[in-house]
Amino acid sequence: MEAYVKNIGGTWFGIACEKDRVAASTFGENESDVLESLRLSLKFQMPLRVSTLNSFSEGALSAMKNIHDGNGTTDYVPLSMERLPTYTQRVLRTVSQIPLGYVTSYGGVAEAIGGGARAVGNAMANNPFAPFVPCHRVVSASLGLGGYGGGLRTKFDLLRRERQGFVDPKQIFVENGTLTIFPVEFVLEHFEKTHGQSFF
DNA sequence: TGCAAACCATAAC
DNA sequence: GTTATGGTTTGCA
Repeated sequence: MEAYVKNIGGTWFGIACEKDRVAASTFGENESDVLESLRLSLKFQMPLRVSTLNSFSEGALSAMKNIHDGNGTTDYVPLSMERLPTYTQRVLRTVSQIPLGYVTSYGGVAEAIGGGARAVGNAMANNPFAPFVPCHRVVSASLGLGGYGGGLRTKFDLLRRERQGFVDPKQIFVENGTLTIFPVEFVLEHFEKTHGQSFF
């Protein structure tokens, strides 16, 4: 398994690949944290060797940077999820359909595809594909932030950059069900109302 | 393997 | 604060 890492604009981005498919992705403040996180996602099942960038990895890392900056991406980056448990795959596919500028809740995902809110939280915690699978767009039903592997500050900053000025909730269709999504502004406003500037 | 218990990025009361 | 909850992981034989 090959690893590719790059610092873009002060943030380190990293992916683990098997041929031209991404098996894990992450980003963070420094290179060693990113590599460690990739190894953890892969559960050490195979050795990871850091390789020099090629055109596939350059493209994928650049797409990550765009998502990170709140611009989303129109690039299709192939993810290899087949080793993950079935339910986890379903959750990740569903979360992938939440558009830029919207969020949903753990329970909302559960209602749409079956299972429980907590099980959805489990799947999020094991998401190896941040930020391609935008688990930062899943928050608690009370509009609190919920959790985030990279830290709540990181989740909050991602959401803040994704503001689009949407005002109404809406529904999207996923698998067999319907998923209710809310403008990200709902979360940001709730955060300000309950915590102000002094949370972090 | 197989099973039970523990573990949570929850939600509803 | 308490309780119900469900997929995954872990431990142990």
